[in-house]
Amino acid sequence: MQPNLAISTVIFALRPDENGRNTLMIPLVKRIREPHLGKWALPGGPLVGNESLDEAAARNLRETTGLTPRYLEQLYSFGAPERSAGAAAERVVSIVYWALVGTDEADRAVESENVHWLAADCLPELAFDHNLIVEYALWRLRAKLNYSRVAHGFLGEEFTLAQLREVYEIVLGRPLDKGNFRRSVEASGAIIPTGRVVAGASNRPPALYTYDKTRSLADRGPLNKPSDY
Amino acid sequence: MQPNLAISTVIFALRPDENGRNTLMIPLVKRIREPHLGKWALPGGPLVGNESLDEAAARNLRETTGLTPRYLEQLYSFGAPERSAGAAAERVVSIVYWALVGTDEADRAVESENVHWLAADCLPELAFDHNLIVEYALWRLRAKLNYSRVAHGFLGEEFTLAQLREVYEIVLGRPLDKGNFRRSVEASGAIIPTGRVVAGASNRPPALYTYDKTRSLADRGPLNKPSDY
DNA sequence: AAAAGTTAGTGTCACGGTGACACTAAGTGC
DNA sequence: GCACTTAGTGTCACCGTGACACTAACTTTT
Repeated sequence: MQPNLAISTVIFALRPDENGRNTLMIPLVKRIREPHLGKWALPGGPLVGNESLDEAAARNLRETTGLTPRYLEQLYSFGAPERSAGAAAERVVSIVYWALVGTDEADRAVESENVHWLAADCLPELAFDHNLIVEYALWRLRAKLNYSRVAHGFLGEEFTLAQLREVYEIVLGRPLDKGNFRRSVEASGAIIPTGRVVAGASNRPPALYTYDKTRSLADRGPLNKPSDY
Repeated sequence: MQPNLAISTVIFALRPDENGRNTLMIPLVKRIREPHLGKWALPGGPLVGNESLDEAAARNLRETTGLTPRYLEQLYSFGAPERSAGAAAERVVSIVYWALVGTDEADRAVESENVHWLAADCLPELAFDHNLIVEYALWRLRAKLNYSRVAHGFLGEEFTLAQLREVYEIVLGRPLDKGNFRRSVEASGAIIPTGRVVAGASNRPPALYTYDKTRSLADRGPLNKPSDY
């Protein structure tokens, strides 16, 4: 008997928490049936139709949360038979993706009784093995932040270096030196000054940058596709 | 309609080629049915039963090639609908693993008309999208060599630094400085001198080492398991 | 209008990892 | 004892990076 195939996605965005501080958050859906009824779970659904895994993940993400990701990458496939934790339960293999959405986009997400953003670093007990999955996605995100440009997935078209640095500080959970951060980002060639500045604040106006769209957000070797920008 | 689920594995080993030079090789099986009849393909099979994905990969590897891997890790899941390249063909989603086996173990592998070792860097056209899969596995292997200890998966219990360096040189495809290699490997603490040496050659006898078995071959974050040693 | 405050952006120094390369050590074979 | 071969050590220059002090530009306050 073949196991069932599902696709789920760990979606990250930076959003203000109840104190107004930007926090790394994940949208979760409340389970409305057994098993694990009432617990929070990753958005997902069965794999059907004739689309690629990437397309299926993007579609499912749109349908369950209304979001369009700025970055989307396959994370891992989970298939331990005890996942469903019911003796008679049928086995499910989940192909899990992870995604980044900008703060602006995250605000457009459907939020209801059954869809809610929760802080990534203090989640309750989730359904199935979804705590482990989120932990792994977090690990991967933090690792990738250091050797790729995925941080831009959190930001809009134009951003200041302070905003980019804030992304790194929140995700990594530690402060970064202003000067050193600027140096390394500029050296990597990941950003392009737009020539414009943010005026109005009571300090020197910061310059605005864009990321280089001709380069992929992450080097995935042979799996790199033009859609990965 | 749910797609079919299969597990395949890219298996790497260092083996002497026709000229006696150690080469990075992959065991492939010849397809005995359509589609892609007659082409070489990665060893694999359907996912059945009640085992975890890791267990299924290990079992399948054993059944198709007779090999027991020293390292085994999930690579990626492939599910493009055009993979099977037949209009009426049913869709297959493959969860692909990659594995390392020692040269000694590789010699014990079943080799027949339909199972053959081929050099990883000059493969013919394989079945399905297996060329892409092998390319990606190679990319991952090379990347992991630089920030983990997976190289030990190619070697036996005891090895000299020259043997370890040879693994790196063959996989990366470029010569490495003897002294610098020793320095970095020793600094990483990955190896432990056994106190023994290889005598008999007409030169200074090289010291033998083992790798530290208390540490995992690769840091996989939350996915690290005791079985990863 | 000058001073204070705030954040943007620059400059400098020390240290650790690494590539290049020359050297010494310890065996065998002639 | 000398040549040869591979093992293993030592040294130097360079570069990326953390720590930290500085200057720049703007608003607000006095």
